[in-house]
Amino acid sequence: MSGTLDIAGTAALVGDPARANILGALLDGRALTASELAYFAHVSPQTASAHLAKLSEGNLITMLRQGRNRYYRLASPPVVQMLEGIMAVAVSGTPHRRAVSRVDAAMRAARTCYGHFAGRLGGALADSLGARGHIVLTEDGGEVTDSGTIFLSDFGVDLGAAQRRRRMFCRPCLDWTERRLHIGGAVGAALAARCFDLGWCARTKDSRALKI
Amino acid sequence: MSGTLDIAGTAALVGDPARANILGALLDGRALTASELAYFAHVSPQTASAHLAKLSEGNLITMLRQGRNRYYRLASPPVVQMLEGIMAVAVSGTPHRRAVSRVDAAMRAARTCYGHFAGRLGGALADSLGARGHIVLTEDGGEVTDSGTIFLSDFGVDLGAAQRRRRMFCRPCLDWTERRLHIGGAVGAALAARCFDLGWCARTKDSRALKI
DNA sequence: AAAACGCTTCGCCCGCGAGCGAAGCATTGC
DNA sequence: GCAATGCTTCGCTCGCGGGCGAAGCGTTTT
Repeated sequence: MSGTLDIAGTAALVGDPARANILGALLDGRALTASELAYFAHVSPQTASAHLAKLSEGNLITMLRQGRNRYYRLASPPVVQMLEGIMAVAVSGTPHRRAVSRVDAAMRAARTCYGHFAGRLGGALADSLGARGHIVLTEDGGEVTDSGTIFLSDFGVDLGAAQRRRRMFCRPCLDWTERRLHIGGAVGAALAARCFDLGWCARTKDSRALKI
Repeated sequence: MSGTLDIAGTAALVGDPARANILGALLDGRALTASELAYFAHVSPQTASAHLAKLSEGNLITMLRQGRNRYYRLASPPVVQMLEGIMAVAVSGTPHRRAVSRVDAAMRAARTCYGHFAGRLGGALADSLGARGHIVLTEDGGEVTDSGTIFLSDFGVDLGAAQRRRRMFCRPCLDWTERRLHIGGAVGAALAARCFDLGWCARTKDSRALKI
């Protein structure tokens, strides 16, 4: 009201368990559907819908329609910062000194995408595969081309399980720190898993090695 | 519970209007009494007491008894960061682009003490006056010595209005960015007002000029 | 066209928690 | 000693808001 900043209102949006779960699920930058978020929040779809409406109203998240689904994602970097700030305080509650920094660091690391590569590596990887025509990545969705399917299969990535539905198993993911898209969804996760199997882990320059 | 960080719980602590007012009042780093905070929050003392208990329980604020008063202050820098993060989001709600950064900057400036000098200037000022024996500033409270009263009066600071009660009108203030005490309370405010009247405003080195 | 699906809106119930009056402890002052 | 002050605890009321069932709307599929 009266242009005055509503601290309590904004905080209250995060102050509900269901909404906190939703925001936590979105914290890695991915866009998730209303149903997925309902699952994360452990509430019914209609309840989740109400929460999502409030979060949208409060400009914490944005929505984009795509087919009969509606994808939600965090609205802006400041929102991520805010959530991190809250988490930093929430985690430093009871534990004694030492544990604080450790967990805090772990949480910050977790902010980058959980199952798939992010940051510089993720960006370079996406650019590399995109340049070779193996994947097509846009703001609204991603797709694996036929050549990409072959390439990934040869590389040892198991695409079978998640490939039942052609769309949506490859999703673009905008990393807030890098401000660029990288590969998310099932493909990204499978790709990352394969890389871990090969023992490549999170080296800085491993994107180069992928070109083999 | 179970060591899991309780994002919703922490956010909910800030999500109540009364508690948000309390935290906002403490945001400049000062320590305020329960009654003062009740006034800020526009609630009765017993209601404020309940809120303060919850905020303490959540490790957002700390309390120190002093006489029959109890002073509350924000518990740690992360709490300040969190509140700033929330404010940054709360302020960027409706306004269009341009207004955001302006208001945001203003709020960050306001984080330092409202009525009196803070930051480098405040620290230097406090050190200077303390070295001359004009004030005595400790963690628990401040006091203006007789020589300080004379000095400030000569300087043109009006101490009459706020001097009815000897104690508490001079209060130390720990600035989070500087991590050092500076002059707060009525004396600090009056001093700052006098400096503004003289047109000295917020120059970096004005503490030197005060030695005249 | 009809059915399936995803999501939202409507209506209602119900429990949590903020709020205050009154009373209970501390500490300070005369 | 008694009174005053500052804050907390207790007991209670009550309104807000989260929760889900049922129904409605738009899109996709066959």
